[in-house]
Amino acid sequence: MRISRTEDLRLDCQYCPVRHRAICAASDDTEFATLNDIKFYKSVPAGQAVARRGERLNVVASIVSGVATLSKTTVDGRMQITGMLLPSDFIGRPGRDFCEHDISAVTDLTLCCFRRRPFEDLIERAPAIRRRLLDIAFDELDAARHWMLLLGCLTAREKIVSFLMLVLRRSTLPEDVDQPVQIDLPLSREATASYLGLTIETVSRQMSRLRKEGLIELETARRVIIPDTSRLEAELENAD
Amino acid sequence: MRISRTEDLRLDCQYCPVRHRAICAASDDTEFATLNDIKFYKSVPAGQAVARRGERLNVVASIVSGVATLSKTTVDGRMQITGMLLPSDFIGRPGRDFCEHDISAVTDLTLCCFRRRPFEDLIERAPAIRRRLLDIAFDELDAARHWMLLLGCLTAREKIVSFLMLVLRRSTLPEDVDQPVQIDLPLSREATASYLGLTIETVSRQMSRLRKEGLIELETARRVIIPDTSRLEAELENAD
DNA sequence: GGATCGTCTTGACATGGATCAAGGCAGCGC
DNA sequence: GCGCTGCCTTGATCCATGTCAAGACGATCC
Repeated sequence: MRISRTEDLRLDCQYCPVRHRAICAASDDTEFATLNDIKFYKSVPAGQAVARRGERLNVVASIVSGVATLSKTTVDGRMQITGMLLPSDFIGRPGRDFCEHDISAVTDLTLCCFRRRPFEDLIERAPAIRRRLLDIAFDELDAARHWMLLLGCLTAREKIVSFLMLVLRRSTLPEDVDQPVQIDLPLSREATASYLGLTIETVSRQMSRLRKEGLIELETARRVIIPDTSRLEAELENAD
Repeated sequence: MRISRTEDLRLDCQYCPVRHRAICAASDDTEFATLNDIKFYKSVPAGQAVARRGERLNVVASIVSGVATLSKTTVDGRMQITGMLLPSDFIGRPGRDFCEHDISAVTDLTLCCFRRRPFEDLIERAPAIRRRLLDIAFDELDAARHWMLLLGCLTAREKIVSFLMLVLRRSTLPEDVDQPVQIDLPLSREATASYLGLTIETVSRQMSRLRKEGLIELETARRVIIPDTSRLEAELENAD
């Protein structure tokens, strides 16, 4: 990741949209002030790599806005997306100076970055940040293992429904639970396929099938309306 | 996990076989003495559950000897093993009082346990243990994501070879690299299948096929001889 | 409007791995 | 030894999903 401080919009953390969910969430005033002080923003345009596997990575960051993916690729080109990163998610690993994954910006991305060394020093002194980091790591671990269940055991249909429910959960939910909900899929069919361990054609077919069965409506390929959330969720009664 | 201190074999940590790899690995003398002081051992016989998903879990532990699995099961009985735990591996999650997985003893197990609360207090005061814990969490996360690549992209054959190589890496290796190596598979065919997202029959067939091709020999179903490690590894040239 | 390009959908067909079924083998108790 | 039990292997068949191919749709540019 080539971090330049060119765009030095030093937005105050106080107004940050991920203030209460990101690595800084549990910080007290002092820690928070320090973070505010050493952070810098970085924009990455859609489609561009944030970092590549094996590359040096001397920052850690929170996603402020946009969507990114973590992925691994075999030498003959098969790709697995191992994580979908949404606002408030954390990127990078303290204590490790190279990158284990390809990290790609799916949409335009705003990152809240910290140079790794100062951040590593900080977590020694800042118990709330440190605890939050440990919690994030274990949460990610649980999520990754849960995804292993999906990849290893679920049918294509169940995978698609799980994905829709995941996007639903992480969307800003409207007031009324029993109203039709509209969600925008953050990933293309290709990325979705890779995330779910399927092919693009299977994703497309299963989406069409859910549409024909009235479980979803497709306003466009990427915009899904779920007329009845509970009915869709019921599709997972055997899985999960 | 029902922890009783009945068997109070307070083996000194100094002689512990996982002393230099487990959570205690990087501790200085003071931290180490504290760990030694609050630890207690627990045996779990093969086949028994260490903890069940959703259950309260008020200890964390290191595996001293034996093999355990982490797994998740769908309501209709499909199971995915999400982790194979070998000596020095860590069990439990500080800051979380219930268990996210089924944890099962595959063989007789010796655990080095710490009650969770005192351990949580300790990591606030003991920087080396805390750093080691964070490192363990991130290592597990990398491993889990790597396994996602296996589950999502690899063929049955590649999965089996990956598994064999994994066991090989974690075995106590003999001196000479180019000699035939003998490994004992820690998991039954059934558990292996679940770990790899396959069926027991497919595992069996692929093992037989590797045998027929001379890549492995099967002394028994669970004891594998690898005549030429590099030739087996070459099977993964496209994967991984 | 028409051409172009990327993304998505759909259809026809192929196949890897699942499923179903039978039997082998090793350990153990009697 | 003999029968039982659990685990593993092998064969026959099936099917969910992959592969290959064609075309639809929508955005963008002229």
